[in-house]
Amino acid sequence: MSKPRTPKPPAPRRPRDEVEDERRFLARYDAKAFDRPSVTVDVVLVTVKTGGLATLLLRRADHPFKGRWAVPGGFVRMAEGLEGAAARVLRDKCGLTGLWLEQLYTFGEPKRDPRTRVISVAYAALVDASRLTASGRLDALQVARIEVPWVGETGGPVEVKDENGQELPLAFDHAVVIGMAIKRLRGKLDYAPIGFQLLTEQFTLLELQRVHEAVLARELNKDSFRRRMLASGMLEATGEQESDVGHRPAERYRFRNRSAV
Amino acid sequence: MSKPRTPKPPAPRRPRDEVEDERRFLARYDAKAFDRPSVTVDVVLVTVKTGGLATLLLRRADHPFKGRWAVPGGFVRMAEGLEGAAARVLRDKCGLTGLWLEQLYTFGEPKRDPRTRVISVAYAALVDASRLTASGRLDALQVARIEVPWVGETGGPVEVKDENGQELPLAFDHAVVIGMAIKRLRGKLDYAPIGFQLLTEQFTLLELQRVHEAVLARELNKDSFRRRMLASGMLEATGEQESDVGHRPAERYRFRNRSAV
DNA sequence: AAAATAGTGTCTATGAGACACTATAGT
DNA sequence: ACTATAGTGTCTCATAGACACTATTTT
Repeated sequence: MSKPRTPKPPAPRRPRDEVEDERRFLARYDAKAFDRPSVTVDVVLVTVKTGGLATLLLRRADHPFKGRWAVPGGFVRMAEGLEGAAARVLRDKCGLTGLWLEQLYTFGEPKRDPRTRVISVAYAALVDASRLTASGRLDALQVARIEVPWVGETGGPVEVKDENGQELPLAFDHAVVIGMAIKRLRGKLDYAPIGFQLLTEQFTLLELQRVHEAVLARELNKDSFRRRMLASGMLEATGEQESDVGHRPAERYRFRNRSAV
Repeated sequence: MSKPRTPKPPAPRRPRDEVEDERRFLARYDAKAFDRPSVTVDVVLVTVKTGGLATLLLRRADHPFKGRWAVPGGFVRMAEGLEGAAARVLRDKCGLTGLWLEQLYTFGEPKRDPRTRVISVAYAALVDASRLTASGRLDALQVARIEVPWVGETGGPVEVKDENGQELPLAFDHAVVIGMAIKRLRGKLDYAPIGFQLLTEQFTLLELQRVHEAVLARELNKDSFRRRMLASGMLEATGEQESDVGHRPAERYRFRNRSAV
């Protein structure tokens, strides 16, 4: 998907003088001739925390929006791809690698950044909560609870709150960016194997259901969820069971085909 | 969706000296300090032509990819939004206004344009064939038939052919860009009212079905399609009928709520 | 009358939700 | 024994596809 395949032109369509002509053109091309916007990537890192959705925020140390909270992001370097830039941001700012990344949307209103024209390509990433709580620098990092004021896939800005229920002021248009991540997540959940990204390798069906419920913000039918998941063929029983649970232990499952994501 | 709403910070969070501090910072900010990529918009204009999908292409008059076919596009200007840039491209290069536009995906591989780093935000637009055939400059414009070598929503590059079945060589990664448009179109067709965009204001149910079949590249069940469309509440009977059709004339319908798109 | 599509009614297969029931751990 | 959840079986309801049939226009 992120590897554009430009088909080689058939030989009669690209005679040698045409290629040479293009080479000369490119040698004269002045890349600085026009004003151009800055391009950033922003990564909405979503996790499930105490039954609800949460996202990783950084407190901005610098202007603009100094002191407000922002999704991790950074400028796209000239030699890296967009998804590569998103992966770098995730690695450098959050210490996370190997996460599933999906491009969400590109935000480019002229005034969304007061410095200059900034166009931001937003990505969503999913991670299970256990990998997230381990990271340090907790003063400037915050795993904030997401409150979604709309139902289904309506879309729109969301609010984020800290563990005390205090609303965190967001920088830029990040309330909309995070909202877009939620909308897309809800839309893909039914037909794409993404719930697993929010859990550790092994999980019970009820844990998976709770994750789906957290994403969709509504209760699901147990029987139907069970049947759908097992019938999908994406799950594989491990033979292991829960223990110390105070009731009949559930079997643990794993996702059959992580490569097919 | 394209209007990021940055919530106003509560008063105690933005004291006057902080605002003043930020003002001074912005005054010193040098927007030229870093190398930055160029940003373009590309618009995949899709229509239905003789039972299949087609898209508007321009023959490139200049390098790079001189002589090859490209989707209409252009550089994003500093003061315009992304969707605004796409609408401008559509107006200036194709003479079309008021079309439904949806952001598709942003392509940003470092080498996709040989001139310099170009990041391209791709949009899809839909138009009924009657509005498209009217435009002039037919030597450099081509409404090319799209051939989709994959089924369903697999995704991937497509091929485009002229009316003689001759393959048209595409510039840049536009085979992938057009493929992305088809994939999204197929995905949205079931639950979004987009089939109407490809038809004139009034249409029969069979015409609408043929459009859906062209997009999905598979036959649909007549009875089921009828029921679904009428039950959706999106259609409104006009009371008018076809004429000169050699069989029982069908009632014409119109889309009830164009504003809700 | 023939041809061709419009439009309606009904049967069936499928999948989700609802519900009842049994199973099995910890306390 | 009690509690809580795991897991199974069955019924119902909604929807899509299949099919049969009638309706209405032009040729």
